[in-house]
Amino acid sequence: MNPTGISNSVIKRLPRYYRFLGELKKEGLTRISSRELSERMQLTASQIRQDLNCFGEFGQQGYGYNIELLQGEIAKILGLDKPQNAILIGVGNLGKAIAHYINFESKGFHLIGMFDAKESLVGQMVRNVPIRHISTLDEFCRENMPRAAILCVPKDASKEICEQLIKLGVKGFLNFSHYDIALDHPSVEVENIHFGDSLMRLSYKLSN
Amino acid sequence: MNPTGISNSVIKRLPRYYRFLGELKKEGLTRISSRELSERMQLTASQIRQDLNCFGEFGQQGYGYNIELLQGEIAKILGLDKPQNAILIGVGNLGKAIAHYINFESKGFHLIGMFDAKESLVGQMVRNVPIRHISTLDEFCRENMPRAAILCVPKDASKEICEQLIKLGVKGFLNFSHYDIALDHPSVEVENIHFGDSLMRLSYKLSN
DNA sequence: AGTAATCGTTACTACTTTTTACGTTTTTTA
DNA sequence: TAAAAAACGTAAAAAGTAGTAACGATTACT
Repeated sequence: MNPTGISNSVIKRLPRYYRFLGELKKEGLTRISSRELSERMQLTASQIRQDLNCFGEFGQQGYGYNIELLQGEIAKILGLDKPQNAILIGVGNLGKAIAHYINFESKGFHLIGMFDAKESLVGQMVRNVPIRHISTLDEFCRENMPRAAILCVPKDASKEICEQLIKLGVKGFLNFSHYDIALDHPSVEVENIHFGDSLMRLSYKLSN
Repeated sequence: MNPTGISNSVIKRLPRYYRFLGELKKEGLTRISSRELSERMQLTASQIRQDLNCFGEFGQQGYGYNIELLQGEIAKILGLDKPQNAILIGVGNLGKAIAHYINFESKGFHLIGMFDAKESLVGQMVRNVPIRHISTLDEFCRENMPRAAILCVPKDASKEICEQLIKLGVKGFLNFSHYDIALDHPSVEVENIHFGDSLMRLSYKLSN
């Protein structure tokens, strides 16, 4: 159980619920029972009911859940209805791909700036967001107060930049670097994505 | 506990041990005790000893662990010493960035081919690996027998391609799509990376 | 030779997650 | 309209997992 009183396993499942409900909506359905949803998602019906019950009463006895309404509630729970400003640090191959590939708007964030140390990148636009020089980070943050940062810089640079960002008020990181932000800064929210570790685990599973 | 008898929490920690040992080596150290390592990694010494003990006896009483040797053993456990052939499907922004960004060789894989449906990409080289047309996938796989696939295609396409690949002998996936491979194909090994879900969870944490 | 350090391993404790079960409400059907 | 079926919300039980502590055995150091 984490500070909010909701267990991490529940939180992990939330985006998946959100996605599945989106698909049901696309199929033109309007209502679904926990049992039907459980069959589609390969979970138990009671787990779904219990998960949702952490946040409120969104269903109706004898009827089930209204899909549109439930998805909206989950969107609210996830905070998708109130996008927060985010910046991306490190516009190399990965950073650029992330910026191109991910639709931040539909996932609770609004990308307002990208930063890199490489002069030649400065001024380029990615999805209408300009790349700025890392030396302008302080000024930019004081003016725009980004709440989250997507960290796509090499490990050596991450610790320093990370601390700078935290001082500037950044509260959350999507961390692609191998620097352990959460250990050094327990008050900050972090989601790690480590391709390398995932690959090694896959290698392990394929070797045993 | 999974089929191999080793708990997932242990497996999750292995790549991190591997990385930390690499750093210690870089620092010029040759030996370390579980207590010292535990301080660096912010775990308990007994957890480290217990984790390693799942795979063998790599330390020595009164001495500790030889860093080089231990890292080598973990590399073996992870299968990094025997790289497996892998292909990458979907060379859009993300796929291309992954190919550029990730050093597959040091993570247990050898990237032998990339595939896309877009004719204009065919023939391009990324890190000395050519992009081929998706229509040549069958032939290529029968000749080269890739063991793993990195799936960077949109959700709609993933189910079909995935089933094709499994028929062709692919045993493991690094899955960036939202298709639930593991549910439909329990015998296949999957590591999921869902940026969108990670972002939504970050949004949740920042909103509560 | 004695003391300190440190591993391997077992047993324990605590925690987390999931499932079951049931009362209540709503919908459907006869 | 009344009874039966469907389905939720929720509390309590069960199952499963993970982490910690403790200790004998071995090695290194003084």
